[in-house]
Amino acid sequence: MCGELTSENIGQVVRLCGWVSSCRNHGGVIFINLRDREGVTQVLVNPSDDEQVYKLAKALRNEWVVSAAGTVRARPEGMRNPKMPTGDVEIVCENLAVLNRADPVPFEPDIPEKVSEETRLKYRYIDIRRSELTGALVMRHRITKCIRDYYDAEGFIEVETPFLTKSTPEGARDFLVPSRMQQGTFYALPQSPQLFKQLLMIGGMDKYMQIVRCFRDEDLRADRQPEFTQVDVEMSFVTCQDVIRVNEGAMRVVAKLCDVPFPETVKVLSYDHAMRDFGTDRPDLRFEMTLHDVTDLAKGSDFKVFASVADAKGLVKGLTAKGGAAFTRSQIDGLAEFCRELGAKGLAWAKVLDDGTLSGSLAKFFTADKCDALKAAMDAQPGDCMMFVADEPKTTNKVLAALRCKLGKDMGLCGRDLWAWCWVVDFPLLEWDQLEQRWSACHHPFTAPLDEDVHLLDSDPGKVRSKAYDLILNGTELGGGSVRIHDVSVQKKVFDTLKISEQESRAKFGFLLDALRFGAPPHGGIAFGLDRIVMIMLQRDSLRDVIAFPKTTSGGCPLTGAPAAVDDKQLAELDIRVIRPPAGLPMPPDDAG
RNA sequence: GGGGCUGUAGCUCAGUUGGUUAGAGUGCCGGUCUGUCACACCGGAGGCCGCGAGUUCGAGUCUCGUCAGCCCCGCCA
Repeated sequence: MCGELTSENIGQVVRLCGWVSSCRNHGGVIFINLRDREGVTQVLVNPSDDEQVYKLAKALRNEWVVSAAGTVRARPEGMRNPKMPTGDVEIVCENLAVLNRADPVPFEPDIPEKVSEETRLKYRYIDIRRSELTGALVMRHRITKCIRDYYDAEGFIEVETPFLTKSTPEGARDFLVPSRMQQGTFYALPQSPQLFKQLLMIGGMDKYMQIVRCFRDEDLRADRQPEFTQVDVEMSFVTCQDVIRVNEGAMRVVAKLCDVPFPETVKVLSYDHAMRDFGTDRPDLRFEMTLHDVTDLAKGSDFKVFASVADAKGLVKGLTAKGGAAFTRSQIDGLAEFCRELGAKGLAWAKVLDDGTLSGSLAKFFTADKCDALKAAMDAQPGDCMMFVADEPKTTNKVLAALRCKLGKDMGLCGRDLWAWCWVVDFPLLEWDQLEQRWSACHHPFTAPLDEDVHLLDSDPGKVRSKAYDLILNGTELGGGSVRIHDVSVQKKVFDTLKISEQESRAKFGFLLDALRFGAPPHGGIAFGLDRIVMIMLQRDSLRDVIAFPKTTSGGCPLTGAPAAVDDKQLAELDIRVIRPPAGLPMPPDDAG
C-alpha cells in the first residue's frame, strides 16, 4: 500500500489505489501524492511518457480516487523528502485510471489545520482519511485484538448478551425501545451486561468475557458517550485478588502494545486513603501534592471562616504548591475563581516567605507558633504556597481534588511520559442519598460487602466496605468491578437496606434472586472502558478522537442527523404519540391539546 | 437543570469607539511554469456576519431571546 513502500521495493512494478492527496503540476512533470490507509506515496508523471496518462494526470483534482501503476525507483539525489516515510522513493507512472471523481471537499484531510469538530463530524468519512483518525482506529483494532487474545489464552469464553433487555432501577437512565408486539411495553438497552454475566456464572461458564456496547442516557462529557464499549469480564470461584491479578494482566499486555510503562506491581490504595490524600476516588498519582487535613488547627484559629466550618463538622483541607510563592496575585485570583465555580466559597492562601513568615489572605490570622504548626501540617517550605478550602467534606474534597489536578497540569507535573497506575479498593458499599433520603449503592446493588463488615448492615450501613475495586490510570478510571453477592439472603438484606421492597426486588430482579437459589458459585468480575483505554494510551483528549462515528455533547450525530422524528405510521404501529414535537415539526393531527 | 467559551466566504480566522462598498490566508475556477513535496507566480469568482426581536439616523459590532458546537458542575450504581 501507499505508506509501505521503501527503498527495498525499488525496481518492483506496483499498482497503488488511493486518493489524490495533492497534485503539483509544473507545466511539464506532474507530481501526485497518493494516499491510502497506510500513508502517502509520490507518483511521477512525465510528459514524455504515455500521452493518455499525462492528459489524465493534468486533470486530476484532490480526493479523486485513482489507480496508478508503475515502477518504484529511488528518487534522484537531492530530491528525497526526509519528512515522508516513503520520501526516498517514487513511482514512475506507467498507467493511470480514475476510479471516481470527487467534488471539492469541505476540508482537506492532509492539511494540518484545525477544522471545527462540527464540520469533521458532519463529513466524518473525510475526517477518517486523516492519518490521526485512521491511526487511532487501527490502534483501537490492535488493542481490542490484543485484549481478546489475552483472555482467550487465559481460558475465557466470549459470550454475547442481549441488547434488547429489561430496564433496571438504580444506576443511569435507560435508553428505551418500544415493543410493537407487546404494545405499551419497552425494552431497555443495557447499561452493562451485569446481570447476564452473573447468570452465565450461575450457568457454569466459569470464565466469561465480552467486548460489548453499553448504553447510558446521561449528559455527556469529553470522556463520556451515550454508547460506549466495555471489556466485560466475570469469573467464578475467585476473590478480589484473583480478579485484580488476572485483569491487571490484560492491561499489562495493552500497555506493552502501546509502549506505555506498566509497573511490576501496581499500587493499591484504600478508598479512605485516596479520599484523605487526594480528595477523590480516582487519584492522579503522576505527582505528589497530597491534601492535608487542617480542621483541628482551623478550630483554634482566629480566622472565622475556618473556625466556623471546623466547628460545624465541616472539613478544612489544603495543599501545598511547591514553588508557589512565585504565583502572581492574578494567577491566585484565577485559581480562587476556579474553586468558586466548583462550589467553594473561596480559596484561602498563604505564601511561605524566605524567612519562614507567611504572606497572603490568611497570614494575619495565624500567630508565629500556629503558623509553624500549619507549615508543618502542610509540609510547606519557604518558597511554597499553601491553599485551603473550608466547606462540607464533600465540597472541600471535590474542589481540592480539582484544584490539585489543575495545578498539576499548569505546573507541568503531568508529563506525557508519566504513567501512574493504581487500584483503589475497599469502597464504601453504600452512600446516603440526600435527595431521596435513603441509602444507595456506590457501585451497584449486587456488590458484596466485606465479610467482616456484613454485621454493620443493620447498625451502621455507611461504614460497610465492599469487595469493589477500580483501576485508575493518571486520574482516569479505566475500569472497575467487584466480587458479587452469591448468597440470596445477603442479597435480600442489601435490598432491604436500599429500601427496595420485597415486591419491587421480585419484579425487577426476581430472576436473579431465583438464580442465586439454584447453585450460584462465588463470582466476581470487572468492566473496563475500552474507549477510555484507547483514548488515554493514545494520549487523545476526547473519546470522539478514538470512535469512528461519535455523538456530540447533546447526543446527536451531525452525519446522519440522528436522533430524528419518525413517520406517523411507525408511531402508530407502536401505539405511541408524541406530545410535544420538536420545533419545526407540525403537531400531530389528532392532538387534542 | 446551572456556569463558561465559540458562531463572519467551502475551510481557518481578522474586523478598532456603532459609521461609506465586510477583509486575509487557504480551497475553488482560468492561465504560466519540467524535480516539486501544503510547488511557485498572475488573474477571477465566492458572504442570510447562526437565527429572531429590540435600542439607534445607522448594528458584524450594543441589549434580550433562541439554536448549534465545545468545556465544566449537577447527573453518570
